[in-house]
Amino acid sequence: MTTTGTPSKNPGFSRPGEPGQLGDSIRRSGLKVTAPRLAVLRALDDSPHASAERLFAVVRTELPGTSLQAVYGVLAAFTSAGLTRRIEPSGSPALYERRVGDNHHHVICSRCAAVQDVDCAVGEAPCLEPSDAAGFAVHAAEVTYWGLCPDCQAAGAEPHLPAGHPPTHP
Amino acid sequence: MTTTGTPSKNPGFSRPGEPGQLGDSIRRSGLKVTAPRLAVLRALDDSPHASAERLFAVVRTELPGTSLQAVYGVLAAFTSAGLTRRIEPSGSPALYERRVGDNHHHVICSRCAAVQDVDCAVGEAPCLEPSDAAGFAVHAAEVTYWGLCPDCQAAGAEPHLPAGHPPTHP
DNA sequence: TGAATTGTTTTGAGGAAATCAAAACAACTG
DNA sequence: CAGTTGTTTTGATTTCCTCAAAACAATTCA
Repeated sequence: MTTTGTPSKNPGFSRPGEPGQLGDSIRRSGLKVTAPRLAVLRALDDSPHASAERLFAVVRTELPGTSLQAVYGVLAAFTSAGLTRRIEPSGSPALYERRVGDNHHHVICSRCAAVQDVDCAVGEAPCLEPSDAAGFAVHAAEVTYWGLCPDCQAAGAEPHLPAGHPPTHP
Repeated sequence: MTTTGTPSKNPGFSRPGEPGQLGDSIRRSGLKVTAPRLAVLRALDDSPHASAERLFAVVRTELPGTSLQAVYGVLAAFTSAGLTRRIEPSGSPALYERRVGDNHHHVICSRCAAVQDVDCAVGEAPCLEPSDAAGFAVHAAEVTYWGLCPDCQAAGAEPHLPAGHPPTHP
């Protein structure tokens, strides 16, 4: 169960000489470059908001020896190194994304769970500055929009709020 | 341990004749009034943002026969009847609150996980109209502020962001 | 009131998501 | 190329939550 397959030139591997951009960004974060890490990062490019399980499914196709726990490990290392960001939408397993460093937000389809990035409408005081923070020293604001994605709208779907979700906005 | 207030009559029970306000609100939601439901509702008054586990701990002191699954059942019934709202902060089990019907938000202490309500700065585009919703038909916005509660500030604590949390705001 | 009906709670099992620990292993260092 | 450090595997475990069937209690109707 060594790095089987990978028929072409060295896809899952990295040498100091020929690292590739993915390998570079891993190295820059102070982490060692390994095949599972490269595979996870590559999978995240295809699925920019993916769960560990989903990434595992992708990774195992090109790196069959990889375990789910390895993917969890990779993601934990990435996330604490600032290479990925983790979001935990209600009713969903945690999702990981490569877009970090800017505080953007997310729209999630309440029917099919599709996720899209939403730029933070910063400038005024949109997502930050609660009206009254009850004495809290706020340092971050996390906004999740719930709605119907274009596809589900086209399918004539009802919002289908999970129970207990925030009420429709006035 | 027991409900300090309301020391008087008929603590865990309700009769059609003398229901009490809690019983009324349950009935108004189309649910039957039972002792576990009253106990959960009462516990929620003391702990306005509590997990099922925590509510179970409170409830069992006054109603020892109650099971954890019963509490889950009660909360599910409440939530789908609109009597409680369920929130799922990152890194925490689901919390339940009685304040429903208005779209308010929450500040959560990133150190001790204390939760406070934050009024929605509604009026205009409050928690707002995402700048670009990518074609989604948005019907709800959920905002979570992360910060240090007054107590943890006083203790001179560092924010201690869970890994992968949204970055500090510009 | 008392039996029927409906809904709720208990009991027990089970599953998804994630975490932990130790041993096997691979990547960078000199 | 051997040593050191860090990563991955393997396997078990935890947490949070859900499901199903039987026991049970609250309202309804005779």
